[in-house]
Amino acid sequence: MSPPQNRLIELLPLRERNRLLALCEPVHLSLSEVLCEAGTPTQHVHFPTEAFISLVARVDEHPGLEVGMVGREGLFGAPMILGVTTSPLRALVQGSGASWRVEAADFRRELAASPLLLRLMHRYLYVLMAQMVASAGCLRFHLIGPRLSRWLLMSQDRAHATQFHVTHDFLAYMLGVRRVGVTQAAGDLQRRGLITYHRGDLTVLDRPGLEAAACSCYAQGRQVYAEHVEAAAPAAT
Amino acid sequence: MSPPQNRLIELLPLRERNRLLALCEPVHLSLSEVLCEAGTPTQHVHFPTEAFISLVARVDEHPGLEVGMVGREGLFGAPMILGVTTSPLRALVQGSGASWRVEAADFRRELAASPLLLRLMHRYLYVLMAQMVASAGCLRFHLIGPRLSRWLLMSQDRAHATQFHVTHDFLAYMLGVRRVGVTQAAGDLQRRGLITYHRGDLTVLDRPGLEAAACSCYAQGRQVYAEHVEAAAPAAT
DNA sequence: GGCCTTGTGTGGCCTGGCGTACAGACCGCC
DNA sequence: GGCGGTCTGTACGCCAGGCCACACAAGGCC
Repeated sequence: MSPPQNRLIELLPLRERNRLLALCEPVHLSLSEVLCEAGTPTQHVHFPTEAFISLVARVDEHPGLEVGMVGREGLFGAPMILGVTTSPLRALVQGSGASWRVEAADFRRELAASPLLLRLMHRYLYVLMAQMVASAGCLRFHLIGPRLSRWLLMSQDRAHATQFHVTHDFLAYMLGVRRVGVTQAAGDLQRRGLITYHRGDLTVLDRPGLEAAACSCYAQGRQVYAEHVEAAAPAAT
Repeated sequence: MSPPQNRLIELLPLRERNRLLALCEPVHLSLSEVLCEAGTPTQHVHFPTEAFISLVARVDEHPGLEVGMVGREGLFGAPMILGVTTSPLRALVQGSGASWRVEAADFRRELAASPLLLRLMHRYLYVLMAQMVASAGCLRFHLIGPRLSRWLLMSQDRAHATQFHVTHDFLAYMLGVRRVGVTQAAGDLQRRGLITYHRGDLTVLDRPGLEAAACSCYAQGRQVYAEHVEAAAPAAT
């Protein structure tokens, strides 16, 4: 049996996939590792298989604000697709685990050589842009509760587990709100029996319930991915 | 003397530029024209020369929220670069004037044939992504006043005039706030002698003052463009 | 001239979220 | 077993911006 895979890689036809995998190096990403600081160049692209990564924007002196999340459904280092080595975002490992890592130069070469890879990357980039746009709207119009629910669902999708480690403090950082606001919203979700948590260990109890509590952005995000990456993939194996 | 040009086209080397211009058709975009409704396919890419266009996200039942602006420094139809004909955004002509229009199929063909064009488009896409990310943060953390100032500056840059037509209602739509909020913020700017307006005709009186009143996102946006498009251009004529 | 539409200015009330501060609860470690 | 750090709950006042609703002025049109 093969190891857990990255969805984008799986979607490549066998030939391209093997060529790409030949460039990949397996690495382990650990919790809280910073893959990239905003504005500084990155040397690698990552195709997470177990790990997942938060993309965090920094504004003025504010601590942070998550605008995107990358797990085994995507890749980290989207600007590299566009030939840019720096990123305006901070990348923070939010779920530890395995990931494929590719050297920037190798990736760029392969991208130039394989139209199918470029096409897939373009598709994914579109999805990522849509995700960022959605984040902007979500930030502006949605309350903390629904936003928190959405975040938990997105994390759970990428963590492949009903339980993961996050403190209210960390959630506040991700959502760009006060810790107190998170405590209130999370307390509410807990009282409603949707989740339970204890000193940083959070467990999703009722996924459908959480989906109902989340804002529309969650479902929309999934749909965009399904439509533009899964459905439009260049016919996998 | 040549007609007003689009900056991206100008940045192409002569050979590629002429090939692209051969595909272009001059059109006039008029105020309030909707080039693209969110979710519906688009048949054209635009390189505005005088016109400029707002990219507006729609969230649930909320009227709208601008996440990007395209004038002669850019192109409308970014998803097309990624091979996607639909866009999650609504595109609204916010300043009327001339624009080059290219058929989607022609554009895609040219993109495949010209690595330099692709490279430039990639650069611009990066800038657009950065702009959207910045918008998200701006939305979250900045007050109406600075955001309004930023918007006016961005519009002025693209309108190439100190005067343009916008009502408070329209501004409220763009910024995703109430009309009343705009009236207050605009009244404040007027009292400070930075702008003046009357029944939809708004004039910028003191640009440096307005720049000082705007949030950091404005300067940052310009810098990202200069750094990643202007500076990195594949050597123009 | 009088009408109606459109754009601006003001008022009052409400609430979500912010800043801050503090207290309890739990865990690990010495 | 006690101490200190970490995580969570709760409470205070405050304010920007949300919801109205209304008043008024300036044009366009008949």
